[in-house]
Amino acid sequence: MANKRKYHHGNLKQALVDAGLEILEEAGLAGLSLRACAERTGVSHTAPKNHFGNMSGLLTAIAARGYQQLAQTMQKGLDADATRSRKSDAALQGYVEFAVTHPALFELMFSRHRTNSDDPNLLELAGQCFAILRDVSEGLVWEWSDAPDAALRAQMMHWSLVHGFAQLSASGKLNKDSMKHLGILDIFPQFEYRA
Amino acid sequence: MANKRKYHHGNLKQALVDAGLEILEEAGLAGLSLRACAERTGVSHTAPKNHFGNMSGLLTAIAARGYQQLAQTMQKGLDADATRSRKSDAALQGYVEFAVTHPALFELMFSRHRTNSDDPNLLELAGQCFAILRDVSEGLVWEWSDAPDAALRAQMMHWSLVHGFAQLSASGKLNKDSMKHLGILDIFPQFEYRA
DNA sequence: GTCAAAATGTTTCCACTGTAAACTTTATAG
DNA sequence: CTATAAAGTTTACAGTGGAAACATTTTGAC
Repeated sequence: MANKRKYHHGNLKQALVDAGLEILEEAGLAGLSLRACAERTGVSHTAPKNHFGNMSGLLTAIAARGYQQLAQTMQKGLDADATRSRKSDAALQGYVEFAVTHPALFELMFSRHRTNSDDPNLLELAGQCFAILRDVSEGLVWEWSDAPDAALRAQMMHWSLVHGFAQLSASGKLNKDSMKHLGILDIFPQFEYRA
Repeated sequence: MANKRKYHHGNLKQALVDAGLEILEEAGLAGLSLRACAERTGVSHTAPKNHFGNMSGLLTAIAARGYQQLAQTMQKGLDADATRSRKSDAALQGYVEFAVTHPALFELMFSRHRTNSDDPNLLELAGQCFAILRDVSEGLVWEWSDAPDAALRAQMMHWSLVHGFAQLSASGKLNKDSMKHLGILDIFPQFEYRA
């Protein structure tokens, strides 16, 4: 029902997102254009409008797939090393690894003006990523263990630290020599866990 | 020597950067174009080429001015509250405040592909910002006080945490309810200081 | 089955963008 | 005073996203 190859593509929507992800890897954000996605899919440059409305819609769908992949990267690490003493380590490493491996996609995902940042699907998938980080930081305490919102504070610190390290790494702002032997796990604070 | 207003502008280079900063505040990164900067400055759209070469050159100059302003914001807080017990607090607040107040400029500053990220002037001014963060974190210790690179680890954590919080705040990813009553100082870890 | 209607793609056109080339005007150095 | 460099303009061009009118296919109601 999908491979007639005549007039209708079959599942153009998914194919366009795939093309966008490929272009992002090959040419970065600068090379990602609506027309390039359409051409790579073998379709006219106005065809995407039927599925995504406009460029922002397409970029939003690409970013959403990015969050999907980010969640998978983190989850895969968690599954592969479920007995790790600090559960968060696998998720942290996955987060940073994703940012460094796919810098253009990572930038798009956290770019406010390019995407429809209130898109329900985007919010849902992004929420799943942050839920993973929230889960692995559950039970994390800090010196404000008895302060109100202690858990929320720990989660925000958790996320801010890993996201900052990931973005600085991906944008090349961190000293190369430092990067060589210091990773996120080397600077991540030794939280205490509740029993 | 600058206000003849005939053929030569006088100091077009600075005026174009000023225009770019204004557009960034009013219309965001999407509205920032070479032609818009030129028009606002009252000059033909190819005039910038003489001073910046191409679009990347102009964006690089704008980003550089952004780092200048970021350093000023942090330094101003430090000067205004020199007796603060934790020197770093003023710098941290300045960093986050800058990101939230100028989200478009902040995104441009940390965007790798838009600017000439190896421009000497850009590197110099960016370095001054990170030097401020490095200075206020001097003497910061952590539980790996006796580990090698202890100071470097503390600095990287310091910077990653504040940058992550700033970027997540600016890109609207942090829960609005959380933002209402929790700021960077609420989640910033209580480092110990050496005597 | 038939056929109107909706979905999906195409063609054509337009305004806008950055860049290059040739040209004009002003400032400056010798 | 004048050759030359610096600073701006005009013109042209390829690429971008979007709108409108059109063509083709699928689907749903009868």
